[in-house]
Amino acid sequence: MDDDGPLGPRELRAWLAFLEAAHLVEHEVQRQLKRDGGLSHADFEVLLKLRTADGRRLRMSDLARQAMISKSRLSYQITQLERAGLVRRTACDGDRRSVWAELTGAGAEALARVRPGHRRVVRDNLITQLSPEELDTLGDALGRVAERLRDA
Amino acid sequence: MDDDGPLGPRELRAWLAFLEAAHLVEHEVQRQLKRDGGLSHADFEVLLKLRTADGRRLRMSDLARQAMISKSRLSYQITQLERAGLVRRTACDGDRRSVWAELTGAGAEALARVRPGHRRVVRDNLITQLSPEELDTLGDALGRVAERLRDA
DNA sequence: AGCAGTTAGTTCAAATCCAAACCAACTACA
DNA sequence: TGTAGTTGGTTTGGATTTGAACTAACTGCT
Repeated sequence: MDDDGPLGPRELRAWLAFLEAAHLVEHEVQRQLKRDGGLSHADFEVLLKLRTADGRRLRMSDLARQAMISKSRLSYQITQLERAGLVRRTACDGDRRSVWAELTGAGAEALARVRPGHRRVVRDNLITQLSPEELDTLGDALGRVAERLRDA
Repeated sequence: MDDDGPLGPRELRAWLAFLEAAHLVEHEVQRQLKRDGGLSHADFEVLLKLRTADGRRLRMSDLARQAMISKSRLSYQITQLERAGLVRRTACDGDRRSVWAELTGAGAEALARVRPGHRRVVRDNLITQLSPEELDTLGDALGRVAERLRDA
């Protein structure tokens, strides 16, 4: 199975399904977040990470790592979110290079406003389409795939 | 299972794994295509669709639909690919609004050059990480997810 | 023929994204 | 100290993406 030829039919089917599902689900998620709160998916992930972080704040580079986005992109994002009042930059004493990105009250509200719809999109388009067994298999299998790439 | 509250732990696990795996695999795919052939993933998909199309050509709007990209984006893409000599625009007699996007020889070559590496990325990062059962389950489950969204 | 409504594709301005260059602050170590 | 190397973040310029406006061509109907 580690040959170099084209993918077999089962392999191809799985790959195409994965690719297409990822694409289409992502599209739905984006649409809902934009519609209900004017947020990009990246914005949403950033706010989410901050909300569950200790003190509702993270240093820029940790945030970038967790949200899987580049430093320069995060810098831009945070500027936009700051402009919208959803996030605040704070100096980090102890390391004057570092900057805290901190969730504001308005940021938490924006998140709360958007979240029910977000859950609904995830549930309607993914979760409820899968049997409980499939759900677990998906979690196992893709969890491994993600973990391996994350650590690399 | 169709309630409105937060996702359960199994559901959350599956969703996060799906999201992260999609993100990371996409990243690897992009990296390889860029490195080996200077192509974006969207470029690659476009060339691929054309290669298997009848007469190695498709009308712009059909191509956009199949490759899951917007009309304006495709228009830009094709201009770039045309500039690189990989694709050619041709008038479509029978409907003077329509335009054929047609794969050139150079386009087919570019595709051939990039493809082994692409297969390798897909295999190494996804296929070989899954058991045969998981592979089929993934194909079934995500195939349904994709089909449903595609038809909507 | 003439007109309203669609459809195919492009173009435009504004928003976003990326990679590389950059600056400042830290660390290690001679 | 001092100085080389690393790390955290921003900036910059160019490429890409988006959505809305636009043009041209087709269709159906009267």
